[in-house]
Amino acid sequence: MASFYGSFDYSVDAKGRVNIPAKFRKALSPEAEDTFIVTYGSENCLEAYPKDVWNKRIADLADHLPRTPENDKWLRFISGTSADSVLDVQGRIILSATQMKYANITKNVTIVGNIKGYIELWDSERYKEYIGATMKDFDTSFYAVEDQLAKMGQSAQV
Amino acid sequence: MASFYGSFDYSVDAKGRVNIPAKFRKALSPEAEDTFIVTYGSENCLEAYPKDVWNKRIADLADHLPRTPENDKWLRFISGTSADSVLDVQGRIILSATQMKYANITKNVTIVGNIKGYIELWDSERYKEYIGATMKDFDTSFYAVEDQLAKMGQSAQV
DNA sequence: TGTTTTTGTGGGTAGTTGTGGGTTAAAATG
DNA sequence: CATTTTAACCCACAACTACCCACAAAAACA
Repeated sequence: MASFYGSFDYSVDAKGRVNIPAKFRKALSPEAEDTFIVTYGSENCLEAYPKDVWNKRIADLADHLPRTPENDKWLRFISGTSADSVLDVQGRIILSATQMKYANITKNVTIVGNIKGYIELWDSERYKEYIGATMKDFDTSFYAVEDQLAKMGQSAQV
Repeated sequence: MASFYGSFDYSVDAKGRVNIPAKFRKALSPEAEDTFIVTYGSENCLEAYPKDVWNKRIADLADHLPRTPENDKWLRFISGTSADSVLDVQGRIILSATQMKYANITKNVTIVGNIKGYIELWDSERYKEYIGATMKDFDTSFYAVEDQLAKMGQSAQV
């Protein structure tokens, strides 16, 4: 699985097109077929999964997620709000008006790589604020995470 | 099995015809023979199964569902209220007056894809309310699902 | 530093998609 | 059997989208 690092700023044009960082495009596996599935993420950001990563995730959901009303509701929600988008020749994907509204995206988008193999799309202004706020608590969360890792035991430490 | 993603808005005309999203039509397998079986779904929505998916479902029901009075009742009900509809040249299916009444459909329909291989038909207004209500609990259920996946073990973690 | 290649952004156009209506064939009704 | 109603099929058109090309800015290279 490919990991994505870093954050990059782009603009959305009138047609809802957003460029995907060349670095990320190069990291895509052939099985991704130049396709991303865009879905709602936490903190009102959008998540975009390479197709292969998404399929694996779906398979896990189908196999392991117990059938409860809550989980069914969740699946229905995700199905209805996600959209697959193929990269155009220039390496862009398309965001729907609904998705842009959800993430408060108007003009500028910050694309953030995630170690777990997907990328996040934020309204640039919102991301700046978010990362600024997170920065303040950095030392606290840093040791909090290290502490959890230590408790997990050996294999968790890289 | 093909998964369907996203939601799309259409209108029903005087003859009860509803367009099926081109995206979904393209995702149909040849075995579906351009036919959908429309049946009652939960939350007063309608479900439409591609013929091949429906047949598989029926086979599973026949094979695995125990014969109890309740199940018989259910099967009888489903048999009687379902209807198959073939796509016309423009890619539309027909809804009966009864079906439209069940789902409170009058003019505008939202067609919602489902990962499990079928699609849902909602009255647009009702869907908007439903999805709005679900949205409120989004972050909560987001982490609830991730939590379950993590606990399920290894393969669930991308 | 000058030159070439890659990357990000914008816009035009042809083909596809969604919507409506008309016409003919089949079924239901009296 | 005649008449009315219903449903299937076909065609037409407006709106939209995917695809294409163009160009400027940035990066890589010599």
